[in-house]
Amino acid sequence: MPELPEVETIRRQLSEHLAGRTITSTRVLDPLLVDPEDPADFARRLTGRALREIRRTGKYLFIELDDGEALALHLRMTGQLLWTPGEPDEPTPYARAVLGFDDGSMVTFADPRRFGRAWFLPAGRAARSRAWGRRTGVDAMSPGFTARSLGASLERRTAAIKALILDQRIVAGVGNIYADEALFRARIHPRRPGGSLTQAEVRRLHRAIRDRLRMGISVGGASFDRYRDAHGGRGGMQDLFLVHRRQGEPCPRCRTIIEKGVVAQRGTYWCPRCQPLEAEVQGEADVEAQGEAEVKVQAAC
DNA sequence: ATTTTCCCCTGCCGGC
DNA sequence: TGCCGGCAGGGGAAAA
Repeated sequence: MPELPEVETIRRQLSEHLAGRTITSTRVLDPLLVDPEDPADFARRLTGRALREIRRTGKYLFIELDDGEALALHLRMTGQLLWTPGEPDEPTPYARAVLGFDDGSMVTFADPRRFGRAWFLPAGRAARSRAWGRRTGVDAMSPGFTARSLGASLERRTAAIKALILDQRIVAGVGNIYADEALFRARIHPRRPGGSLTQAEVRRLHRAIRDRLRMGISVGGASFDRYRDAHGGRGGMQDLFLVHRRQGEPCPRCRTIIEKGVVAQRGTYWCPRCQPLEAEVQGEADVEAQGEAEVKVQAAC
């Protein structure tokens, strides 16, 4: 469920509370959470350790420990990390693990679908990159993610552009929501072959990905369903969706009815007029007109 | 190497 | 009301 903006929101909140804290207790309630070790060993290695900082790459959180080791977390579809100043008033539904800290505060990993995972990472960059370098590419909000690097990754690829920007090795952090929203902003049909994008389209897409993710972060993520931040609060991005989950409604830019289909095995939403399947040769005048229309849409919101 | 399919889990919603 | 199929913001393994 949580994509880059949701994970970043949680990271910031947990950082506020946990910087410099020490883990005083570790309870693993669901052994499936811990991969690949046994829960008792996992708990033993964490308990008593001081936290340095909490980092994020793509949708992974890395809680750095005092000696260079780290706790890695991935929330997958329905995972939540809930911070409470003390013991929760009532048992947290679907709790899978609970960390206690030296100030009495706690963090509960709750997750009804149980897809989320936690890993204890050994110290050392080599070990770290062995485990993660293959799977996760450049973070979408880092300076290393550029239009040029994106274009290089798309060259000669035949898969749908949406499948490619969902590939965490190409760009880390984009999920189903922000993929739809970014492709709409860039006026690119989600089924276009990645290698068919023009340079201008790649630049638009890069800019659109950054733009939508930044907006998602600024409003605390999208909470149309289960996502909650570390305080149990909701984000506001669901009210700013342009096409995602809006099939049958008018496109905010041209009023054509938004369509829904399946691309890359995921529910996908797009405007059939603004996002044509054929690469579009459009003049500067059209681009300007589009910019103005978007300004109006923003103002309406 | 790349692309596609299947699978992991549980909850929820709409249709019959 | 109750059952059933389909779908859900994730990603990894295996197959094509």
